[in-house]
Amino acid sequence: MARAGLTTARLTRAGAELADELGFDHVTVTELARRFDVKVASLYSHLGGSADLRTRIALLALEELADRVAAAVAGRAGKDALVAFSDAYRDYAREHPGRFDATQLRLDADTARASAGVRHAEMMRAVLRGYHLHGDDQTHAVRLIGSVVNGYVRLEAAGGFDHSDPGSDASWARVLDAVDVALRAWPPP
Amino acid sequence: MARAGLTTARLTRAGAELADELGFDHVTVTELARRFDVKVASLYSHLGGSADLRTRIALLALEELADRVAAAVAGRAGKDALVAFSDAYRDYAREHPGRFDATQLRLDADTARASAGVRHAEMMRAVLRGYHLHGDDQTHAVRLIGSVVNGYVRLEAAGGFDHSDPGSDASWARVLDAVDVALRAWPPP
DNA sequence: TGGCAGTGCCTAAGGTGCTTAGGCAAGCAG
DNA sequence: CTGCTTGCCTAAGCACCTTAGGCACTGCCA
Repeated sequence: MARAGLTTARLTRAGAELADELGFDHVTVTELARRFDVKVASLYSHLGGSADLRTRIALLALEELADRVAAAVAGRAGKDALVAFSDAYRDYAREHPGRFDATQLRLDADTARASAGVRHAEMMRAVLRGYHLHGDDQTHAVRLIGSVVNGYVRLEAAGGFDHSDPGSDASWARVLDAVDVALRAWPPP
Repeated sequence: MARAGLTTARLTRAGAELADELGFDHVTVTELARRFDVKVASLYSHLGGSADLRTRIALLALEELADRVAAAVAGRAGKDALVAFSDAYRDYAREHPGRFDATQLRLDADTARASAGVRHAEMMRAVLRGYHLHGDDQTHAVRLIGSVVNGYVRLEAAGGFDHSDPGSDASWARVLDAVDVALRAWPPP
């Protein structure tokens, strides 16, 4: 029987596509095997199993997202950088809902440390350079931005802003305006 | 054989406890049946199945959370109300991680409309009374608060702020300070 | 170019969980 | 006390996950 040419990388990429099509929690080794027209057990030479597949998809998505964000914030500062950063996030989530969902997968400490999550944190700090926040304040601000962007994008993806006026695009712009104000007028303790 | 006294309400409550103990996505009708020392099929007279159980837990959690938030914001205004509202959210999430996770379950439109989610939205608008925001601005602000609170609480629950200084409590206070600033200095379009 | 080693994919089998159909008996109503 | 409702059961079938062990294709070396 002809070999299907399975590799860990190809399976991971196909898994990511599956996630975008069906939703991250409908990604299953069974469905993946179907796509490659191969028996399920065959995947186990390339993947550690279902959980392994999911974390590989998560790591892939984190890389992709970090690349996009890096490209977006390059050469920008201040509010310009904040908006570019946030838009990159939101756009990725809308283009790749399954992959974005994957980025929220809880990774164990070691895996997280070796992941592109680290780059995400660095880039957020880079965005804050234009706001002249330092020390603990910078960390607090990083957490604010992370919360707003993740929170907004998730609520939007969950359909929370559908069917109500004004549209989500308008709110997104105004929310980022508000965050910009908060960062510029960062309150003392 | 003695009857076990199953009811939809008891099963839902037990399911919520299961969620807090094992995590919302480890809630299974099989485990629930074990807890009641009953065969799985017996649950099907009281529950529509696994998905039904989950949405019942979600609805229960939304109610509980709305009750708490209502009690917290009663008689408060302005930043005081903002902090009380947000703390109620965060405290609930920390006491009942599984239930909180359940509140993020995507409900279909009809179910959502009949759920306590509606009360949540009303209370958020009530909090904003002290900030004198109206019309679209109020909606934008509701979305900002929703994003920050949900986002922060989720990231915290996912362990995102563990093992790094300063501690999460400090950031939480400063993030709410920043939101307060943004709401008071709400930027014009 | 032929043989052989390694490896790629397979069959087989066992586990958990979800769901439906149909049966028996416990406990209440007349 | 009889009969009926209904609460829980057995049985059976489906989907997915995982491990163990086997056959044959591919590519390397003689």
